[in-house]
Amino acid sequence: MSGRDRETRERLLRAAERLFAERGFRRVTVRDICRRARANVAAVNYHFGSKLGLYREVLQYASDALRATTDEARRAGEGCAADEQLRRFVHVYLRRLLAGGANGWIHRLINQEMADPTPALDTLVEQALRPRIEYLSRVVAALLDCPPEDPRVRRSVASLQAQSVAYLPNPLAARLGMRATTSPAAIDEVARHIAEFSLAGIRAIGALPPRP
Amino acid sequence: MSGRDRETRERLLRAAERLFAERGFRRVTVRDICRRARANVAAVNYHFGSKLGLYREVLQYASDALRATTDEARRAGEGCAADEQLRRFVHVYLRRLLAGGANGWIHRLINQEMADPTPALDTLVEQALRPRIEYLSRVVAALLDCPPEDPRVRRSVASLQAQSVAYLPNPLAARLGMRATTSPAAIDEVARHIAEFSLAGIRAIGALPPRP
DNA sequence: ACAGGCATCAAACATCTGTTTTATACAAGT
DNA sequence: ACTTGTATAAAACAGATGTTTGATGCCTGT
Repeated sequence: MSGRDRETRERLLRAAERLFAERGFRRVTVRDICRRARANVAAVNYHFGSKLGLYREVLQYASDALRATTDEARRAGEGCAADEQLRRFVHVYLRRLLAGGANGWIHRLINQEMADPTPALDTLVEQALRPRIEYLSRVVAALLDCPPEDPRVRRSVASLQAQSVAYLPNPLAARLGMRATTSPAAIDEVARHIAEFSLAGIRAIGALPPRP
Repeated sequence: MSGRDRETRERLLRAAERLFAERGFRRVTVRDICRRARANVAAVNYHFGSKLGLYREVLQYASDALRATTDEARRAGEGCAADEQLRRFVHVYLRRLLAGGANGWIHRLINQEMADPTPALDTLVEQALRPRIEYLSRVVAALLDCPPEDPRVRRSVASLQAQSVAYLPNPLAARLGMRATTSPAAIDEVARHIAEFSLAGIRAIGALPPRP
């Protein structure tokens, strides 16, 4: 295997990461990727078998990164009380979610896959999403002092997750005149909002009478 | 104009509503619509000029319905305190959002348009989404006792909106083993969760020191 | 030096999709 | 009865898109 082949293979991966993260699997064409990677149209099929093969490889990388994010967030909260664990989880997650740097594409890609799934969703769910949700459920269950299977836990985790992804730049927010959250200071503020908002929410849910 | 033409026009609209709401504009083909409506492939272009023309007509109807939902929610809270206004807003919205009846497609369609916009997004934003957000902002601003332009208001409204749409049936939730929220009792419970969770969150945000 | 394997490329292919065309059938008005 | 306008139908068209093909050139091992 020569050096040149690896090169265009890498170029294809770099181009695919950005494009898939921006527009999702369906709205990116093989020709888009090859144009950006300065490669021939046949290159994708040669190196990855198919467009989906290339996508799977890119998504696998992102899935591993999401797992790493979860693990980092978990470590950041080790030994803390549950409310502090939640704060740090949100903080770590949002910093990675909204970061514009070299790894900024990773969580955008995962969000695209969740919004408009491909056959590759299942492995993503099992490898990265489910562990993440299970950890979050344990933290919330500790706050509510109830088993993780309690419907109030499920709903609170849903509230948490939904709030986080709402801050990804999207056309609707742009149309409503909101500017993207990218600076570290703004990200910290949003993380604080979500954490404190949700902590208070969870406590209120825990104090609620079971059924009015 | 004979009676028969109006008939297939209506059939096309009925078919388009369901399909667009299920899969969004891009993932529905003209042939899908015509097959379901038992009409010829050329029927869409004949009656509506183009696929986008048909979509615009369907979306306009949905946009009007969303406005009506906002107005109903507003009326439901008239004369109440701000926290009760928020509770009723969430309740009315979720009942319409998750209702499986003949109008169940409406809010699903709007969600599709927000997730994957078409050229028709702008009118939807101006006619239905902006009034809705402005009302919600006023309610939240009253709770926080601050002007509606305060960033804490914007973020709280985002939290509220994000939580609500999270309960639409989606492939990810299905993959995670959550069953859809469709029964009136379950909808009421979710609405209560979102309202109480968010009210506590908003109060906590209001009590927070401006910058730590 | 040469033969084999491999990456690259231009072109073509097959399919899908929105749209247009052309012809036909039917209803209404004169 | 004849003309006219309109809805429907089958077919074709044009462009996009994922994939395949066959040729070409380059590197490597012998």
